[in-house]
Amino acid sequence: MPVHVLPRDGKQKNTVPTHLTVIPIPLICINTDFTGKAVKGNVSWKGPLVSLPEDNFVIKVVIEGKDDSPSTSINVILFGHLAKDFYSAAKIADVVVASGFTVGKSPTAHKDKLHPYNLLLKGDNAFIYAPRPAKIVKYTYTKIADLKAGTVVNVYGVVVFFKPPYQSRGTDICSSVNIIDQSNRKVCCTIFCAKITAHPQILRVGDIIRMHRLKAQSFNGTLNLISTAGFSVVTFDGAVDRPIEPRTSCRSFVFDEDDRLTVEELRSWAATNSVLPPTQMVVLSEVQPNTFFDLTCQLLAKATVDSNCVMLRVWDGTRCPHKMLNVVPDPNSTDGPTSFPDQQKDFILNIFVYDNHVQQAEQLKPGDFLRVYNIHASLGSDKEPGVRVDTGGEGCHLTLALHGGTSYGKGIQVIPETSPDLMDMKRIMNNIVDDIKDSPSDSDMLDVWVTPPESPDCLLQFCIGRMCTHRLQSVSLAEVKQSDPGGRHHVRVQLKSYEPQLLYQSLKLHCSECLTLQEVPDDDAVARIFEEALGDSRLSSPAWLIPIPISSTHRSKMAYVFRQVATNVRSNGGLLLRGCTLEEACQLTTLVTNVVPVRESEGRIALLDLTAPFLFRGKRRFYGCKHCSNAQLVVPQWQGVHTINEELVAKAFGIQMLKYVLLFKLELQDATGTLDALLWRDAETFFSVSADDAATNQEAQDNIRQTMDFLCPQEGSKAERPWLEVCLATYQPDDSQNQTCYQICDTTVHRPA
DNA sequence: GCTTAGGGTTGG
Repeated sequence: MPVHVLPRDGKQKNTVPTHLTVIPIPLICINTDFTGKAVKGNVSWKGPLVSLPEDNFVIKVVIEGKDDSPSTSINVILFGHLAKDFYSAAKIADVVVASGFTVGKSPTAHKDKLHPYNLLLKGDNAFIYAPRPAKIVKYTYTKIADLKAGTVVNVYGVVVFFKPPYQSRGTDICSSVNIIDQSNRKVCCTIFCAKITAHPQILRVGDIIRMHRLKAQSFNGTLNLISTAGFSVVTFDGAVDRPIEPRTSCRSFVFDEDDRLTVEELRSWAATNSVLPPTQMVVLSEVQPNTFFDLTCQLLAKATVDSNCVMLRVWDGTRCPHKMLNVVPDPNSTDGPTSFPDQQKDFILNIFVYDNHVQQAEQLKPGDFLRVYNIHASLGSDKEPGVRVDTGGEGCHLTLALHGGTSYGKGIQVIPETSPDLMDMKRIMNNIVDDIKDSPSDSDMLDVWVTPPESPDCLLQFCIGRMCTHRLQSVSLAEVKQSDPGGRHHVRVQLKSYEPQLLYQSLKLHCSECLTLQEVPDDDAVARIFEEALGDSRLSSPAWLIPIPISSTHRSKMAYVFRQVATNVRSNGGLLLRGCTLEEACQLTTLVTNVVPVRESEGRIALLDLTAPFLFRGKRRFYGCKHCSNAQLVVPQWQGVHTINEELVAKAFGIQMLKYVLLFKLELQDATGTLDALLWRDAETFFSVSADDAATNQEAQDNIRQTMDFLCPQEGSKAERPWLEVCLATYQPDDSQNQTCYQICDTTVHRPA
């Protein structure tokens, strides 16, 4: 094969075979023998592979030398299998070396302003040295029985014991995991990483784990494994029938067919060889006194008891048969509701969390799904520190405690809401909530008039909560109105009404430079701009498409007709589009990633008026600020760029890009009155929807609609208005000295999966 | 750059 491949990553990166002498591209001329000579440069443009009759191929590329003089870029035409191999082996920006070429007159020199001659690579003497594609890293895994002290290894195993991550006495977070594999040996692994996200995401004993770069060392006569620099980990559900979904925070990791097989083998080996210890997982209805157990549950509220103890109020949808302490937490130190509907009370248990676990417990939010490991269920003591206890006249109660320390894997983990492990529990919880809704008791009705009721919806189906970290007591809206601007308040409110009712009107464009908000231009306005740009050009010439090359200086002057260029353009990044309607442009966006609409102005190509999007990327449209842009169509300089995105385009053309934002005015109410608050800066957090998505994506729009319908049920709906815990910021806008404005911040609406 | 932990409870 005439395409010789050089390693991309090794020291030979720029090696030219010793028998060749590299000559500068400007020295290329005709009537000269270039035997033993080579040309070196990077690929700045690569045309499509053109298939010819009789299994022949041709490809045209541009190679750019290092100097800046205009004649350093030269067209290179490759024929036959050389063309085919080069097409798949080399990409833009690769450094290549060509030899054995002949020199011809470049027929396109007057148009493309490149080198007056071109290089023709054809026949057995022609060579082009291209780099080998990035080496695919293949990891090897050591069986546990084969571990040797002092070696750094990669391992696979089944988790038989683990400690969820906890703060060590040093600088890192520590987690422990013990694994076994088919070699039937167990090994203890200790992982130190500063970031919690780099730790294994183990959800239960039996999970499959893969770890890279662990060092085997001897301690007390036994080998163990400890994380080293570059440690990485992926975990998988251990159940045979579940899909193999890697749990990792690592953005790029290798997972191939062999890995899939390894996971499957470990799963079935563990399933058939009873290698796992009996589960400690128990539901609340099965809790026995004087035992230790693991619990999967949802956090409803939490209350600080003292500096060494936090009480978690949880449920798992089952009823605990034992008599519990009736704890009345102090509302001032409670996060989440302090009272619950009578029918739900039976399901709620309190877990006292001590010492080193307090810090972690404080990070938890009502609504979180948790796994609490090694809870101690004990009978007895009526005395809990710092909380008022109603013993109901009897002495023996069940107390649940997560004691200090990490022995037996004691700890708390938040379980991803989408985890399949939660499905059954969530279904049971939903049934309970539905039952409660269907049979409101008199006492609940009474409660409505005394204190705002805790809607079960609010706790389970839509858990609304503040995400801010500051701790403030809830205040009334009347108190907020009396306060000085510039502060933050937590309020407990209902949503009385909101604007705009038509959701698409809430979508605006914001300029981060001049800070103005603008309406999103409607299609009619944009279509008119396209029509104006069309002018008479349509009658005289076809719609021209001008590919935006990724890495070339002079290519944009080349024009192609649609069909010829569509595939080429897709691989090159984008195109400039002239002479078509908005509708046609939209059709084209399904074929080409980046479409920049342009017009002809005094014989030159220019950008459209900025009322129209300056860029179409699929369904997404990007607009520029008319005040802050200095828009000019120039030949973009994108050396070495592999993907063109909106930022690159905006920067190249001097456009100050506008960002989509959502803007609502919410009328909040509580017993003391109403207050208008803006939902804007943190609207994306509030809805868990990006404004970009809301601009293009029906699902995102539906999400917003559903959230609004829930918070503020439509006329005729039986649903009650839920109470919300909201964080409000008060401020004085720059342009008005006397007016105080309110904005909702750091508040989110959690919705069910 | 080095250390952290090194499973195995019974309590507030």
